[in-house]
Amino acid sequence: MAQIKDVAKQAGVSVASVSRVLTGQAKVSETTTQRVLAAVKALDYRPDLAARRLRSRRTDTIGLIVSDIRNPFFTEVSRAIEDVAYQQQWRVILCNADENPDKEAVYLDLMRDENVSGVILSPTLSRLAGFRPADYPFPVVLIDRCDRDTAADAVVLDNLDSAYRLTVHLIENGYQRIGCLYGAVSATGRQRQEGYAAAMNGHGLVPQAVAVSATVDHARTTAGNLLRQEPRPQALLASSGLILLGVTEALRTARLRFPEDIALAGFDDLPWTRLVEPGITVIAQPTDDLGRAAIDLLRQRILQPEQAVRRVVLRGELEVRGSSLKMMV
Amino acid sequence: MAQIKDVAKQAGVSVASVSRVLTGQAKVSETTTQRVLAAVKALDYRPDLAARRLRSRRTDTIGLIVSDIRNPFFTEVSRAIEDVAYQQQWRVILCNADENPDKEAVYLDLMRDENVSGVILSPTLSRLAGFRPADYPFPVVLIDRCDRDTAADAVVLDNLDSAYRLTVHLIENGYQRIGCLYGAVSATGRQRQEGYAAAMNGHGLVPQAVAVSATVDHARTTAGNLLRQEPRPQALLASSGLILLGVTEALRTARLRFPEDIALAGFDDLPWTRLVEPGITVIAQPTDDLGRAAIDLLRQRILQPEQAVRRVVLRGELEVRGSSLKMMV
DNA sequence: CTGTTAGCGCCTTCAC
DNA sequence: GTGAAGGCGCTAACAG
Repeated sequence: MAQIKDVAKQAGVSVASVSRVLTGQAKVSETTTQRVLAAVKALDYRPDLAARRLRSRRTDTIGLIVSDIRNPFFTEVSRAIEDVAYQQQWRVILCNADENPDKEAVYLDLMRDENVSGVILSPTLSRLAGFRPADYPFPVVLIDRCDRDTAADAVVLDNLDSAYRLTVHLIENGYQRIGCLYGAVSATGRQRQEGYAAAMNGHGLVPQAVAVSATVDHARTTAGNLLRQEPRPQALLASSGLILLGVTEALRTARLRFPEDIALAGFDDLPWTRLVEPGITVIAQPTDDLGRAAIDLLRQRILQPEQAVRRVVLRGELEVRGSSLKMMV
Repeated sequence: MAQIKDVAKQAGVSVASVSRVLTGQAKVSETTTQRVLAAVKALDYRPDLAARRLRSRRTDTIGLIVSDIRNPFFTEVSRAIEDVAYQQQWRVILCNADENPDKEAVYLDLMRDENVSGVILSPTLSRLAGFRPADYPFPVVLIDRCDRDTAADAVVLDNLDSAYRLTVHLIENGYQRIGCLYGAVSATGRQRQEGYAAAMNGHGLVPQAVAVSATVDHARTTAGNLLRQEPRPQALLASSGLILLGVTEALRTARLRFPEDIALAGFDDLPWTRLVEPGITVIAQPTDDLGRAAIDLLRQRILQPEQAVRRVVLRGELEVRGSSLKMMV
């Protein structure tokens, strides 16, 4: 394995010049640059990253801690983030906290050990409470989850507004007894529930929201119970793709058709939502934009640690499908 | 930030002893161990990984290069791999090649730069051709994709057998004109097509297989064309979850019901396959086992670089659902 | 079992 | 714009 001194010898320059050319940190003459690059090529030299990181105290690595990698929403976001990160020569260490605060803590510790340049995090509820970037030895950008008063860079959906619009859409189509299943483990689920409740109250309707644990299984059983109530809800709203999946399964089990027997709407524009006849009305999240915005915030925070905290709020798009068709009277 | 010499001073021992306690590489007396651990705790000392890696020439990091992270199959496998890897104190660098050989090459280069302990790779077709582990400066374990004669550690499904069994299942239920859409970009798709063709030929039927590019969009249009043929196929078989999704969408568009108008079967037991009435018959892949087996092979290969090449073949499980019910006559 | 010491390969001052 | 030299923080070899 060639080393920097081999390159220097081959190019007839000092190791310092080789280093300068390769890091681009200082001015080097055109001729030395060319000779160094030629030598690098000839020897197939690759800088030793461990040595470089030890000496420079920089890793150009970011941590990405998602709450649940099996949630397609996070898969999409991860993909976008990694794409952009690698393009700008950053490494990504991906960790899956599985909605488990302990795992989350372990991974954040690990990020410190790795001396990452920054972290993109979708926090668990407990961590978000009183979250302060200053508590971490690296810049942090939150994604997907963020409280109104969280003083940290963040990229989130307009959760409350989106849920409000989705609920109003159901109301305008004639539904009144609208139930809501929301993920209680995340700030996001709670905000969507708020939006739902605001819309219901604003229209003189009584909100009936049930908290679930954001797993398909739990959503399914909870929805099953809800469906056995009298009178049965005329419509159901699910605060995430995973919950929507559970609810849809429960409707199948109960042999209820939508929208005839019960209307349905939810979050996350997953492929299967247009597959299930007659299609499910959802709020589509701009996952690509979300990922790109997160990287962008992080990059700027790294460059200017003292700049003002920023929040990017992305608008969810209402995708109307058959599951929320105007109610028959 | 405390350093190892601070710990040594605090504990009243040498830096070597601290190092030995922390790495567990050599015998240390109980008393020194305790004093070191106490000092570590008191100072909240964390070893500098860059320094450790430079000195020890080990990174305890593995690379995971998947061909398409949006494919839920790979998401599941990744999750399993990361879970086990972090448990045994390995870092994981996840890369998404997007079925693009160029990206794949870049990432493999990156793995070399990172000096990873090993790589788990689901190779593109072109890389798999003539693949030799010796061409790489690190141990490699292949997942999901592997040719009959590939001389490398690998964990794969019994693709040919699974497809064979799935096809026979359709035949036994009375279907004869069975079409197959398979992913041509991967060895896996081709093997499944082989299994399908073997079953068809073995029963005196004419295989009709169409290659697609393993994207939902392409599968949808191709399936659409297939459905307009005369006579229309009595059943369709899709070689992956993504293709199955496209085919199912095409059936919806064509207003064809299954199994009445056409039967359907495919690979990957994704949540939505039981949601779409009356459920879709699939081969379920044991993604967790696959991930665990891959880590296991890699660990053993790292420990014993010269051991014989091993291949783990996992059996796919046939999940019979309504989409392949016995054909009406 | 423990301490001393010499690097791991590179970047970065400091002189020129 | 360039070169010489000194560490970055740690582990591993060697001696005791």
